[in-house]
Amino acid sequence: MPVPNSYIGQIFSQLADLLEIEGANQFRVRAYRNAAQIVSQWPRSLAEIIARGDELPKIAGLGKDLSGKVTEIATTGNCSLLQEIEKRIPGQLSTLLKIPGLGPKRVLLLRDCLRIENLRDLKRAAQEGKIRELPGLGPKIERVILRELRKPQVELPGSGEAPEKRRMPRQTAEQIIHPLLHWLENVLDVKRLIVAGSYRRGQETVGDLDLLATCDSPLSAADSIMERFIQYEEVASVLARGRTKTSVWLRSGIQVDLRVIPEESYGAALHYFTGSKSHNIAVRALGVKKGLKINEYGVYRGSRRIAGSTEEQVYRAVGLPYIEPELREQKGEIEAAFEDHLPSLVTLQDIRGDLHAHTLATDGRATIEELAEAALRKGYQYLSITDHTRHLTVAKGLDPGRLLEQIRKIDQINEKLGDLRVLKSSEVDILENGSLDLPDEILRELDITVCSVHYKFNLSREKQTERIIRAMDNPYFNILAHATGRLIGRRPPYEIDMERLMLAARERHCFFELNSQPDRLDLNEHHCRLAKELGVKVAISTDAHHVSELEFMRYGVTQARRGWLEPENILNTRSWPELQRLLFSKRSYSPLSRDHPQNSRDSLRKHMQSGRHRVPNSDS
DNA sequence: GCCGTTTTCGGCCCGACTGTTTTCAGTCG
Repeated sequence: MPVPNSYIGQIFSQLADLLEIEGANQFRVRAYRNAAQIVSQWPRSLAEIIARGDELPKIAGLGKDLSGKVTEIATTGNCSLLQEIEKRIPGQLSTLLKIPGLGPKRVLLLRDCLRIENLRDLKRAAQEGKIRELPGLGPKIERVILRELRKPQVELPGSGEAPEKRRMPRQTAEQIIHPLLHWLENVLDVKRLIVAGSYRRGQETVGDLDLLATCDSPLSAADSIMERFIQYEEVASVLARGRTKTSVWLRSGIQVDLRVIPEESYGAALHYFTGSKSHNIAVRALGVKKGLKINEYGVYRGSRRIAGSTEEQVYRAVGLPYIEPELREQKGEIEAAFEDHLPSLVTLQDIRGDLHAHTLATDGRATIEELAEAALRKGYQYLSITDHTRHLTVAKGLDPGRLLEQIRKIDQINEKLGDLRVLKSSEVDILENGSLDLPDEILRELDITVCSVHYKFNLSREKQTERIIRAMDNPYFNILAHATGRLIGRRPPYEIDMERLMLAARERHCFFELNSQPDRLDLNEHHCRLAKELGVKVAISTDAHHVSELEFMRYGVTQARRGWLEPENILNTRSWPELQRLLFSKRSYSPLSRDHPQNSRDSLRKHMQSGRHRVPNSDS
């Protein structure tokens, strides 16, 4: 089993922490931290590439030395540099960095003066009042340490593991942010109020919220908005209170930072507080090369401010076109901007229909008509009704007979609807042996199929991948739904070889779904980029179980944008005739298809007449 | 340790806030 990229990333992150504590060159530390992020998020398994004997791809940020360490970790599971450093300082020292207020200097001080090597030692020293006696530290930091160590996620047995910072789905964050924005609106002299940070970049989960307010210079409204902010009833504690920046902790467990900036600095501030940090560093470095200084107040040549009221101005100052927030992760967007190869990202307006929705017939809470009317109101051209199949008994999955009834009903609805076409479809279970949960005779009656894994998540990577590829061999398999099965924060993805699956899908004219449910967002952004690179088209679908969930499309579109996807890469940006042509390429590809002359069109009738199902009234 | 729109060495983003100080180091984003 090759080591996952995340494991290599963790070692780099650990190296960065320990080197920083040792007082190593800060740029060397940054290189390791940067590499940790790059490697963890790299869409393909680096260990597999090495195991195959292939060359590692050229990755910006991984030079000769770090590439060598990737190879070492991938082949041996260990890193000699880490072992060497751990002879000098204990590895667990890095866990102390997770305590707010403790950075490398103080951690080293704690070790040198009090022999503190882990969280347990730290707790004992704090309880005995020894921390406050150290130079530069005092009773306040001691209280913070004890408070943090009382939190269950920090106090870990053996104190060896880093605590996970809590992150929430965007939908949850929206429920927190909207009332807060409402509370802050209408403060006199506040011109604009906007959520920046990772939320604006469209990250799938939100760890903290960055609010930006502008007012006329010189910060006429700063005091009143800060005061209003800390009076918000959901504020549990005020972490920092300054003239231009205030941070609070909300009862919901999320940190919110509010920055107040002069209106003229809006663009520079929005750019700065949108991040990401590494993107900002790269943009500022470009500025430095041009003799410019870029901060949240503007772009400066010497002491003269030359730009900053819009983000476009900031980018123009360093010779770049505007870069969309979702791309600002320092993952090639600046290089693409230089080469004029930035993607024209898909937007909500590009979407022509939804290809995954459930009704009352199974586990949905809406009728076909209700969903269809809502889709029509959204201006869609088509909507797929994709109820579950019989294997998913907990969702009252449809057997062939009930599905045929639904097909007839959809035909009747389509006669009445006019501009919207309801597609006859199904979310077909992929069984353990890779077969589909409906006979081909039924599947061929559908306009489109969405196929998914709902059980046996714990198969080996090899078996799970084989299972899905076998399913794709079926001539009626169109879209692989929620490919990894993850539920954000609740269930990890099951093991699959995503690249192999995508290559198999391409060969078989199949597609991948980007499921827009806010706790799924499955594919993730890296999978989206991989799909684009491999030429596999993606359907952005809501998997709606209620009319209101058709609105989840926006989460899917945001995720797709983070994955650099353009309208061309998306299945449901196409009109129904265009989509039909793409689907037809699958059936005409397959030797088992009814569209091949040797396959009789009336085999459905034969199947139904075998006695297991009622025969439909007519060929639908 | 990385990298080249000053290219193989020399530079690498920038400011706010806190706590412990009495002018600033450390931390954070």
